Amino acid sequence: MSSKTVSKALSILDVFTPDRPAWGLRDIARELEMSHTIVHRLLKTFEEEGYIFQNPETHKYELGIKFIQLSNTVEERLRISDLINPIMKNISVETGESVVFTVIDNEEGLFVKIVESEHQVRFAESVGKRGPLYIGASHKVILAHLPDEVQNRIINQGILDNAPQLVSKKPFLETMEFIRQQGWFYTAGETLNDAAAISVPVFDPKKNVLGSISVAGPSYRFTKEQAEKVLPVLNDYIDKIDNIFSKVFFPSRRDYLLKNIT
Amino acid sequence: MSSKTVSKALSILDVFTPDRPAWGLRDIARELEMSHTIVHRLLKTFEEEGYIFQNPETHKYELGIKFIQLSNTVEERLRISDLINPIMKNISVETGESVVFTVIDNEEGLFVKIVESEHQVRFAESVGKRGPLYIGASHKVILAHLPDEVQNRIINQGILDNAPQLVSKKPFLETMEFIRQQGWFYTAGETLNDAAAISVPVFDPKKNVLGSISVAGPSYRFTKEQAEKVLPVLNDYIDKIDNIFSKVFFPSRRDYLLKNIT
DNA sequence: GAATATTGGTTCTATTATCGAACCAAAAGG
DNA sequence: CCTTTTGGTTCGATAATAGAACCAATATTC
Repeated sequence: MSSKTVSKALSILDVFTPDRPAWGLRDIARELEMSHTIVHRLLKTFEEEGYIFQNPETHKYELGIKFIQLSNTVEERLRISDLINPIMKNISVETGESVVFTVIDNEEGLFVKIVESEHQVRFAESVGKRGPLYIGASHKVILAHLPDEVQNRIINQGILDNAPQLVSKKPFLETMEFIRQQGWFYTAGETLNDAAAISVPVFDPKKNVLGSISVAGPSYRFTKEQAEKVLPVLNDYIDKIDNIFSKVFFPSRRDYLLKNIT
Repeated sequence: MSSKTVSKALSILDVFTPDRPAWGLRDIARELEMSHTIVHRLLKTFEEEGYIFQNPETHKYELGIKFIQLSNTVEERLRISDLINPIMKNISVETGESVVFTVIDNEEGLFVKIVESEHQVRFAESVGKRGPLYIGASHKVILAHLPDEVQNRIINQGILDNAPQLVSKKPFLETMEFIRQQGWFYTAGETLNDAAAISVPVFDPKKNVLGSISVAGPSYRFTKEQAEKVLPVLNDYIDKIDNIFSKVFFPSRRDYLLKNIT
C-alpha cells in the first residue's frame, strides 16, 4: 500500500515542465482536479523543504534548486560523468555530431544525457524530456526490443491517442521487426523538426533493453547516407557501453513496467 | 500548516547523498528514527512515481532518474544553459581554469554549476554538494555579504559544531569585514584539499547576495598570485551576471532564510 | 548446520492527520 | 465601482495514517 497523500503531493511536481515551469495555486488545483486547499498545503510543504519556491513577485510556484542537488546524487550513482560521458564524448569527437543517451522509463523514453558537437545545434535543452516510445529513432529502437506484450500495449495506446506517427499497426510492427534485424535505425524530423538521428539499443547483462545511444544532427546535413557512416563508430563503442551496465545497476523503470503486464 | 506525511516523506530523500547513495529500508528507519513500516510505505510511494528505485539484487533503495528530469526543468527555468553557462565558459577559456557557480540555499552554500577547464582537475563531481557558509572562498564571500544577524547566527552555529575552520569569532568577523571591503576572496585547501579558488559575490537587483562566482584550480598551481591575475576577467563579467539576475527570478532559499530571523 | 539476528514486507485498528466547504483580504479585470 | 479571481485560512467530519505484532527469507554466529 502506498501513501495517498504523498502520491498526490508527487503528482503536483509533474505539472512543472520546461514548457510550463511556473504555476498559480489554483491553476494546479484545476489541472489535477484537486481542492486548492490541499494543493496549497502540499506546496507549502515542498517549499519548506526547498523543492518548490514561490516567486515573490508573480506569486507563482516553481521547482526549486533542491532537484539540482538530488539529480547530482543520481548522476554520480549512475556514474554518468565517470563512465558513460567519456564514451559519449569520444563518439561525438569521432563523428562530429551530438550524442544522446536515452533511457526507458515506464512506458516512455527519457533523454538522460546529451553531449553536444561543436556544430552548435542545440540539443542540450532536451535533457530530461520524455516522450512516447513510438517517436524518433532513439525511442523506436528501444520499443523494438521490448517484449511483444509491452510493445503491443504501447502501440495500441498510441493508436488510441491518435498519434500521427502511428496510423496503422501492421506496417509499424514490420518496422519494429526490421529494426531488430538491422540492429539500428535512422529517422529524420520525428522528435525535433529539423533534426535526424541514428540509434542503437543498449542492453543490460540479462539482454533486456535499457535504452539507446544516438548520434544526432540537423536533417539537412545528417542524411541517411551520412548517418550510416557513423555506424562503425557506434558499433565500436556499443560493447563498452553494454559492459558498463553489466557493472552498474541502472534504475530504469523497465522492471516496474514489465511487472505490470499481467 | 504543512503536511506531516509529506514532510516525513521528503526527509527520506535527504538521506541519499553521493557519499551514501544506497540504503536499506531499516537503515533509513533508524537514521530518521521512524517506524520501518512507514518508511516502507513512503519508499513504495516514491518508487511508484519513479523517484526511488529498489535495486533488485541488493534490495537497497536508491534515488531514481526522475530527478534528472525535474532538475532539467529547474535548470532551464534558471536559464543556466542559455545565460549563465556561456559566461562561465568565457571566464574558463580566458583564465584557463574551472569556474564554479555557487548559490545560497537556506544556511548553506550549494554548487549549482561547474564549467571545467581543459586542465583536468575533477570539480564537476561537486555539483549539487552543499556545505556550511564558513568554509571556502565561494561560501565565505556569500556569508560576508549576508545581514549581520544571519551572519552571526551561522557563525555561532559553526562554533557550536566545533568547526575547525572557525575556532574563534573575532578574527573571523574581521575576515568578513575584509571580504566586504575587498570585494573578493581567495582560499586554498578549504573545500577540497588540493584545490584553491578566488570568488566574487553575485547580487540580485535589490543588492542582496544570491551566490558567488569562483575561479578554481589545483593549489600547487593556483596560488594567490596566480588567482589575482584572473580578477580582471572576473570583474569584466560580474556586471553581466548581475544583469542576468535582474531579469531572471532565482529561487534561492535566501528569502526563507531571512524570514526566519525574527 | 542448528540457532540467532536481521532483513524486507504485511496486517489491522486506534488514533491522528487530512480533506474540503465556507471563509477571508487583496489584487486583477471589467 | 463592481465582479471575479487570486493566494491563503479555519475547523469539524472523515478517511488515511501510524506502528505494534506479525511473517518468510536471508545473513550471521557459533
